[in-house]
This record gives sequence, C-alpha cells and structure tokens, in this order.
Amino acid sequence: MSSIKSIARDLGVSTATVSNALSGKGRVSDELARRIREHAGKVGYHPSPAARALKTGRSGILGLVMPNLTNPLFPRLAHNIEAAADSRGFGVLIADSRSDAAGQAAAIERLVRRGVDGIVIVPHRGTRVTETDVPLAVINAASDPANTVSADHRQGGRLAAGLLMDMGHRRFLLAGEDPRSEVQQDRIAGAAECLARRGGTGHRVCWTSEAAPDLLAALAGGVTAIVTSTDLLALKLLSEAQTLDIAVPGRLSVIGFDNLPFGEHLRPSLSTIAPDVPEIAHRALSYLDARLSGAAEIPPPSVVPMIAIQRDSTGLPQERPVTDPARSVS
Amino acid sequence: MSSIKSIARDLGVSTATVSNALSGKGRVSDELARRIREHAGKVGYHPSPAARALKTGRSGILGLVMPNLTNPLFPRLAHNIEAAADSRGFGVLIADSRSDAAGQAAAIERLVRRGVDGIVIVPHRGTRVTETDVPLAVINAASDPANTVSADHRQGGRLAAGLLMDMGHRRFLLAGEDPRSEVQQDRIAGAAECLARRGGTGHRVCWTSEAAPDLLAALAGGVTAIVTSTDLLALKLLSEAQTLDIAVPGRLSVIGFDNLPFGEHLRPSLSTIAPDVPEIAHRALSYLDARLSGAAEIPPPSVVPMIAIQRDSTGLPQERPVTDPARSVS
DNA sequence: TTGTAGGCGTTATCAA
DNA sequence: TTGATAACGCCTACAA
Repeated sequence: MSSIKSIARDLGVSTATVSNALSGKGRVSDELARRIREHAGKVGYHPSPAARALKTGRSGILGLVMPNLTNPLFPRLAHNIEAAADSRGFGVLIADSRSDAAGQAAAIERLVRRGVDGIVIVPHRGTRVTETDVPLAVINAASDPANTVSADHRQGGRLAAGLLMDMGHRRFLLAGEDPRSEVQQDRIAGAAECLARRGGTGHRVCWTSEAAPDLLAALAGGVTAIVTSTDLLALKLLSEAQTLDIAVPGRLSVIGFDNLPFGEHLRPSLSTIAPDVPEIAHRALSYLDARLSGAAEIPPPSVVPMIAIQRDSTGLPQERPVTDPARSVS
Repeated sequence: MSSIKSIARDLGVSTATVSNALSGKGRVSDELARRIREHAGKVGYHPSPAARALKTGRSGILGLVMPNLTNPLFPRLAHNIEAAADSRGFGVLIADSRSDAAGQAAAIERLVRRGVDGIVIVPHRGTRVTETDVPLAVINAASDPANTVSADHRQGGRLAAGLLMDMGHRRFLLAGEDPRSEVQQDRIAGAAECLARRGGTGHRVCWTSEAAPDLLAALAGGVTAIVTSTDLLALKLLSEAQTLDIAVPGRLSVIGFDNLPFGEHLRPSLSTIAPDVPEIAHRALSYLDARLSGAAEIPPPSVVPMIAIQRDSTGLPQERPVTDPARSVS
C-alpha cells in the first residue's frame, strides 16, 4: 500500500510536508503541494483509517443499536442514519440488542470496544439506556427522559384522531399492541387527548398483542373508526374486517402508524401516520456531531412532527352525514 | 485510557510481557500472568482496535452492502450477518447502494477505504459486482456467476409449485414483479420446471410491477393457484382477491416468497417459501473467514434450500377432488 | 522467563 | 516553506 512515507520518498520530501500538503493544514508552497497531490492521486494513495484513528483518537465510526434488527422500522432508519452519517464522514456499525435489556447493554459495550465515536440507539421497550464513555443519541419517545430525538408520537396520535374527526367520525376504538412501549403509549394518549378536546362521543382503548380486538362488539357499540398504534395491528384488523365482511372504509375506517412498506400494497391501501425518518436521522447526527466536535451548544432534545398519509382505509362514516368539524367542537 | 504500557508501568514489568500474558502467546510464568490479568481486569483494560489494526493490518470489520436498505429482506439478513460476524469476532459496517450500479460501486469503495477486511454484498438487480482489494461474499442467485452463497431460488420455485400440486392444483399462474431480478427469474423458472415435470395442465407467466394481474381472467382460464415471486406481490393479489370476493384459499390458492414479517398477520395468513437466512449468513461468513485466514480450501459457491411455510392462503382446490400426488405424475 | 527495541501510518511540534 | 522527530498502542523478533 502507498503511504505518506512512500510518497515522501518518491518525491524526496519529508512525510510532514506530504501530510501538510494533503490535509491543507500546514503551509506548503502551491507548487510543491500540487506535485504531491498529483503523485498521491497517481499511486492511489488513501490514508490508513487505523493509523489516523490511533493518532487522533477518533475512528470516524458511529454505532447503531436497534432493539431487534427485524424491527420493521429498522430498514428505513438504517437507511437514513447511514446517509446522514456518510454525509458527515462517518461510517455506521450495527449492533443488535437481541430483544432484551442485557443484550442492549452488551451491544453498546461491543460497539464501544470497537472504538466507535458515538452511538445512535433505539432503546428496547421499557429499558433505560445505560451510560457510556461515548455520546449517545437516543431515539425513543418524548416521554422517555433520556430521549434525544424522536417522532412526536403524541402529536401523531392527535393527527390520526383529528383527521378522522374531520371526516365526521365520533366513536373510536384506540387499539395498542404493547402497553410497555412508550411509543405506543404516546400515540394512544395523543389520540385520546384529541378526542377529549374535540368532543368525541366516547372511545374505548384496548391493548392486545395476540388476537385482534372484537370488531363486531366495537361496531355494535357504535364505533366507526379505529386508531391502531402500529401498521401491523392495522393490518390484522383490516384482514379481520375483510373476513367478517365489514366494508373498509365504508363501515369502518382504520389508520395505523409507521408507514410500513406493505401498507401501500394492501387493498384498500392503508392510511397511516408516518415518522419523518430523514429528519430524525438528521437531528440524531447533528446531536452527535455537536457533542463530538465539542460544540458550545448541544441541540436540546427534540421531537419531530409526524406526517399523515391518507390512503384508502379511511373515509367518511356511513351512518351519519358529514358534520362540520368547526361545529362539532363541544 | 489504560494501555499495555500503563499496565507494564504499574506492575514494573515490560510491555512485551504484558502483551504476552494477555494474549497467551509468549511464555510467561503462571504467577506473573495471573497478576497481569488481574490488574488488567481491575483497571478495565481493553486493547485499542486502532492500534491493533495498524499493527496487524486487519480491522476486524466486515462491510454489508445492500441494494437498498429499505429492501424488505435487509432486516433479517442484517440480523443474521451481524450475529454470525459477531460470533467470529467481526463487526459489521453497513453501506447502501442507493439502488443503482454506480451507488453500489461507491458503497464498496467507501467500505474499502474504511478498512474493512471483507464484504458481504447483495448485488443490485442485474449488476455485476466490481472486483476489489478485499474478499467479497456475494449473496444473489445460483444463476449469477459471481454468486458465493444464496437461497436455492429454483428449488424454492419447485417447492412452491410442488406443494400446490400435492394439494391437487393443476392450472397455475406464475407471477413475477421484475424480470431483471435473477432471484425472481430463478423462482419462476423453478416453478415452471416442476409443473412441466409433473404434468401440470398448463400455466401462464406474467411479469407485472405495477398493477396486479387480471385475476378474473386467470380464474376464467381455470387457474386455481398462483405462485408469486415475492410476498409483496402475493399481498397485492390477496387484497385484490378480497375486493373481488374471490375466496382464498377456497377458490384460489396463493403462495409467496421471502416470509416477510407481515405475512403472518394477514387473514388469511400467507403461505410462503422462506430463505434459510441464518444458514446463508453462516456460509457467507465461513467463506470470508476462510479467505481471510488464508485457509487452504475456500468453500465453493453453494445454494441453501428454501423452506416451505404453509399457512392459510393455500388449500385444496375447490373444483376437483384431491388427486393422489403419486398418480398425478403424468 | 522476561526485557529491549523497532515499526505499523498519521499527525503535530519544533527547528532549521 | 520545509524537515527531523516524537508520539498514538500494539505486536513481535531478538537479546538478555
């Protein structure tokens, strides 16, 4: 491999000069700098990351820890984190929490041992992130005190409910999957908050990880719309509705969260509340970057608004006429 | 940070002795070795990856290149590659091909620059992987000459068709999404091969990336079963069938590929042909490991059998009685 | 069995 | 403007 030293030898100059010419730091005459750069290009010189890391104490690598890499959100997040990291000159090393708190601690440990400069972590449900030697950007939910940046799940919940109320829905079922998830809690809470504020005529909340909620009972209770805490649960409900011959969105509107890839392939396609993942990735990286470069001001924890994607699983309620949203505020 | 040097100083021994004691290579008296290890533990010593990489020329890091990190297969592959890599002491750096050949070359380049020891790559559809300085494990399809290890997509295709023939189906629609994909080509070809061999009474192949195939026309043509090249397409068809009130699996059986996460949440749940991802990851890593450790024999390219997962979207054809599979071989 | 010393490729300090 | 030199932390002949 060609090194700074071999270039120095080839050109009969010192390594320091080569280093300066290539990095543009020290003063080197334009003419010599040009010759050095040219030669470096010719021999295909690339600095050794190991040597640089050893000298500078920085690896230029960030870690990404996910609760479970088969988490459906992982691909999009990985995609955006990688892009954001790359544009700042960082590489991304992945690690899997293996779905438990111990695994999460181990994953962080492994990354730190590998010399990452910082870590982006999506913590496992219901865990507190353990402190480390390197800066940590936590992507979770506003209600997690350790949170660095996240989607505004609560606002997302309001958005989902609000959008359905705008269409005229008044009786809701709010369906979550796992009550230990702060993310899902916030989403359901946001929806409930919107209903309370705008005078929905009552709603039920149910948490169910296995079976789908009893749709027929819900319909009998006058429910015309369901807000689910994730697209996967929405999928379950949509399928259930179709086998029960409940028309969607005619008889029942359903909305999910996360904008998982299958949503647009469903028939009816799934309306959903999508996290602004590029923005989240951007902020997580800005945060780490600020901490790593010793910036005077570190970005404070922040939440990123979610985005409504209306597709075909939501529509006007059949039973009653569309009411003017303005009038319906009790 | 504690280093080999600081430990040597603390204990009044030489750095070489510490290094030997910790690595167990050179001869060090048991007693001294014990003291050194104990002290190392106490001060929380961990070797510097940068220094070790600089000295040994190996980073202990592998790259993982995907055509697009939002590819639905990515999570499971990343999960298993990371696990397999970790158990061999490697970390995994991700890179995104940004969905084109140029991006793919750039991704490889970036990883090599970062000093990875080897790369696992899932090539972009229809591209040939460019040669590099580091060993490359290619995960694609047997029909790609550069392939290192892959699922046996062709056998998977036979499996899908065979399983449906066992149930008594005879007329098939084989539906693919992208004919440029070697993977999908192999799957469809495998299914066709099985039908030809076992005397299906004819089948149509269609390639469609946007609209779903015309189900009514297919049914009119006597089709009772559809083999799709991916679960996403199967999902589209299932949804389509439900809106057209075509009973699945009563009137029509549908099977997909890849065992994507949503499949089990559908109603009816989706039968699928699943790649044995843990085994594929294992072999990809064995291959790289062999090449990196200069092993005498490098594992030859190999294909890993796919696994049938029968759920509820496949069943006996309605029209005709179940025929004995043995008798049905023409 | 233990210690000395050199070097991996960079960066940075200080002289020239 | 340029060069000599010393680290960074580790490994490994080779010498004691």
